[in-house]
Amino acid sequence: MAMKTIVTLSAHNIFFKFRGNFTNNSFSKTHFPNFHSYSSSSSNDNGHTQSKFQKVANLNDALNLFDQMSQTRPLPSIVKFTQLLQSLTKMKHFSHSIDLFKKMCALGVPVDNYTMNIIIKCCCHLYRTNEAFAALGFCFRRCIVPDVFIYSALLDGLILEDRILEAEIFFKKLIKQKLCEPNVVMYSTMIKGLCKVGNNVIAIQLLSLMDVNGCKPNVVTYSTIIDSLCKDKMIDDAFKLFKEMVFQKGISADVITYNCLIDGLCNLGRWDEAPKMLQEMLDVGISPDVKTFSILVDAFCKEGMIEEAENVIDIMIKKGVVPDIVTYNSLIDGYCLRGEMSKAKTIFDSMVFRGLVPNVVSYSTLLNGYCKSLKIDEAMGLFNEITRKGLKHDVVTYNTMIQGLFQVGRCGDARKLFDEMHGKGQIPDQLTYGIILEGLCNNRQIEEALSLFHLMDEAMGLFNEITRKGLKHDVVTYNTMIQGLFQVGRCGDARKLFDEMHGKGQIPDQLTYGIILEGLCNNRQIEEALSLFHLMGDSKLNMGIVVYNILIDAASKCGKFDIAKGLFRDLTNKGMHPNIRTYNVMISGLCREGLLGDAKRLFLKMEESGFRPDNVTYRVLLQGYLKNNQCDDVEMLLQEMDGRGYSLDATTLSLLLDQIAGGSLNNTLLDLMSKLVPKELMNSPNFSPN
DNA sequence: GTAGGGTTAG
Repeated sequence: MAMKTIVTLSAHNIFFKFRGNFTNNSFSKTHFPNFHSYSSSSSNDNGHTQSKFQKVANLNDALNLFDQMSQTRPLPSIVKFTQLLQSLTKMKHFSHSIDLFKKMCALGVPVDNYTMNIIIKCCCHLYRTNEAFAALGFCFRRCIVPDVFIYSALLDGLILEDRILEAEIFFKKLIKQKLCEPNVVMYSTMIKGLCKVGNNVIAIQLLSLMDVNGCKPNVVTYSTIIDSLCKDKMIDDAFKLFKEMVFQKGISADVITYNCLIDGLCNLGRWDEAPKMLQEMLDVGISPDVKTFSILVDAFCKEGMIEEAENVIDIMIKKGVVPDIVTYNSLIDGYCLRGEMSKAKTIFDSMVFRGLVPNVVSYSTLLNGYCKSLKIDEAMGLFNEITRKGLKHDVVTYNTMIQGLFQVGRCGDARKLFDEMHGKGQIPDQLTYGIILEGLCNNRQIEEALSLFHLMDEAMGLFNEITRKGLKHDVVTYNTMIQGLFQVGRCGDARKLFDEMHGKGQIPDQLTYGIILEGLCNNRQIEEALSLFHLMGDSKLNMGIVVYNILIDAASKCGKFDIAKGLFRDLTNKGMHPNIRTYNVMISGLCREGLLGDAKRLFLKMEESGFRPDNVTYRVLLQGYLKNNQCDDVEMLLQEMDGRGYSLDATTLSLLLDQIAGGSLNNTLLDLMSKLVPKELMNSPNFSPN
């Protein structure tokens, strides 16, 4: 029933064109005129075809070969044609593959299961799964009995289009009607689909069902679920399954399994365990690949631990694994995150010497770095370089550049780029609108922002009609707009929009709640924020550490440090754990109150609790000491910062210079300080230490 | 001559 529905859904598709007589259509007519020019050498051509086939390396070769083959008589075998389609498909020229298939049909080449499997795969990868199902009809009409390869490809197509429910129905139908015996690949594909929608429980149930049905799962089946569990931060369950696979089922893990687990550990910040897994791999004789190392490099970079990342790169090179673009892109991003733009640029430039050509991702990463550190001229230069290098701007590079322009107040230029996007065929996405709204709001162009916000409704209405995939206001755009209104002090309007969300079916999330609390706090309505907080009681919304961080910060900033302290105690009582931000906010509060001893104790305690103080922690504590004219620990803190590869910001640096000028600090510290100041800061026009 | 699992940018 379900399959029938799917097949009949696709009334307009390529396969209906082939009903009836295949040789008597326009394709064959356009092809045969060339026939005579080749026919005299057809016996040579066969040999030539054979040898040339090995060398099909690009689209043109393949198309030329097809022309030759189709003009050879007798026609080469279906195997030769299918191999050609296969090589095109491997090069991801899916639509060309389909084109050639049509021509083959027109020529009367007797296609078989192998051919159909490839064509179905092509349709699916073009997100045209309905046409793939039409191809199934084509099989039936031509008496090609679909096999487990074909059915698996179709199942994969549905999953690729996120049509998981249909995939499940299709899968069950295949079994119930005994249309084919599912094998380990088909089960694994179905499991992948279930995992894709976060249905790990059912995926695991299907895994045990396989055994019952006499189909042994393999490393792919297990790794699919292990990866999904890792992505859902259920790493302990992932390890449980991993152990079941290795020790109970005797299935060896491979490099992909380990990569999934290492990635999972990194995403949970369990740094100490990730390298242990790397060691374990080596111990059991599995060679880590570029991806293994890239995962580690990326994870370290995201945490600002560049030294560790560089270390990993050294190790991988020693092991004979060559870092690729992905590896270096992560490293570039790492330096960008630390604001060390000259280092980021050096890495970017060095890629060429390593035989790697920066791709659009490399550019957008560096571009983002320049934008975030407000070096807009460098950013603009890089943005223009992208097209000069023959690369194409995508939504990401536009979004990044637009955001950068807004950040330095160049709203007109941002707007111009936004208009340019359309002309260049880059359709703005949800994020583009978010960036523009935020940009307008931050630049106090609130009327513009509001009118754009309402305009989006119309624009998106149209968009929806055309694509059915379109845009609509989601929690993100609401959140952005609410935040914007708060930023210009329009708390009432923010509130109104918040109420409107519910009516439009957009459920406020923890972020919305955080924005509202923060908005109220910033607008000196901390009492309101606290009463909203108390009103929520033990609601899930109050169970986020972010909420506490906002309130603690706000309370201490407006002199209600006792409330801040109370909240800090309260969160542990509720079974929540402070994060690094909580510690930073508390330390900052203690310093503000002049309680430097307590600040220092908390600073030491956080490290004991497993929280490595970050750049912010050091800067906050230093500022506390300096503002209170207590300089005893300053040198030690600076030494530690140096050891950890941290850097000073403009505010802290000028406080330090003030103390040196006033004689409270020795000017021998200048050496150490200069090591801690990013070059960018030294050259920055915004920084003028008086 | 056919199919399945993992990494990267806003």
